[in-house]
Amino acid sequence: MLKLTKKADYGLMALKYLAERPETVALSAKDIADAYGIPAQLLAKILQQLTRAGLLRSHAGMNGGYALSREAREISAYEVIHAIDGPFFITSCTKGAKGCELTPSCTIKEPLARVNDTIAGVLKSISIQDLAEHEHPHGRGHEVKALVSLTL
Amino acid sequence: MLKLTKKADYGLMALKYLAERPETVALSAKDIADAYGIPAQLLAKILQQLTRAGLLRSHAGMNGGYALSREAREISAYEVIHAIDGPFFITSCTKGAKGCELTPSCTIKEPLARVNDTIAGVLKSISIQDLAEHEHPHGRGHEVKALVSLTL
DNA sequence: TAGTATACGACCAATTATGTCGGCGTTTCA
DNA sequence: TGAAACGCCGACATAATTGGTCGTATACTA
Ligand code: FES
Ligand code: FES
Repeated sequence: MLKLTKKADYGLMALKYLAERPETVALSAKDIADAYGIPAQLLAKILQQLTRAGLLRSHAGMNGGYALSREAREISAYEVIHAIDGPFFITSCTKGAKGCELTPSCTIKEPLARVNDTIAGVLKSISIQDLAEHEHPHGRGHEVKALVSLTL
Repeated sequence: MLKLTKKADYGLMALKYLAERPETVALSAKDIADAYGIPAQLLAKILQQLTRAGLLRSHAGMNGGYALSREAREISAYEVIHAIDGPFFITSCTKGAKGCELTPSCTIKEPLARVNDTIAGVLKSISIQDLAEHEHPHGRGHEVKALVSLTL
């Protein structure tokens, strides 16, 4: 519940890995998978999704692989999660399109939609760069602040 | 992903329903389930969990049922979700206790733990009362503001 | 003591998440 | 020019989680 899927986790890990190595031209799915000990084929599929979403650039052939398509600073955690797991709604019903069967009775989704937006906002304010930077063990380095206001 | 379970949803709906009827002494699981068209037995189990967690008071026998054990204002959405789905961690690994197998390789969970706390904070700042109040269709009524700061 | 309710655990069913396989297209380089 | 290293894609198979049901025991009321 309210938990990132492993896929999203893997995706974030991979992007972070790439962000930490800006000098390299490209890294293969296998390289990254090995670095973290996660299933290579699964990661490959995830990276493909991220490529389709435009977050990565891919290159086939020998010495091919994946590279960030933009600055790490310009890629938000939200985009990654969205690309992998699709749009997320904290409520069970999507509320979009046709809504769920309970729509008339369930009066709770409206306020929760605000919560949903708030969380999305938090995720949007975090970039891959933020994740990568946090490497320096005792650094007080860039202290990124995200301020979110929730108005019910 | 990143979605409330139906159980949590049902739980919130039920508490909201109770909060909207402060005058009633108690409502049975069936009453509430019927009001929303959700499985009565399932809701019963949920209400039992909430009772164990101390959010509700229960009373068996005729005219028995459940009632809020505190002011709606004093019950947060976080407590409800926590009582039903257990502690939540946005990261796949719990990080507590023994952590997951990936611990040494996965360097992403630490920053995400902050995000986790932020979201928990948002949820904690929302009370059942807030959900119930939001009923008045065009009211600009109580505008509850929750300010959350995220520092990576 | 009949009737209405909660309490709780075992169990099954549905859904979703995770991971695998096989075949195909591309690029590099010897 | 062809083998190796790679990405691309869809169809599985499996595992884990959720959602929901049943049966029975217990508690309270009238
Ligand atoms: S869960 Fe669909 S309307 Fe509330
Ligand atoms: S998922 Fe467990 S350490 Fe990252």
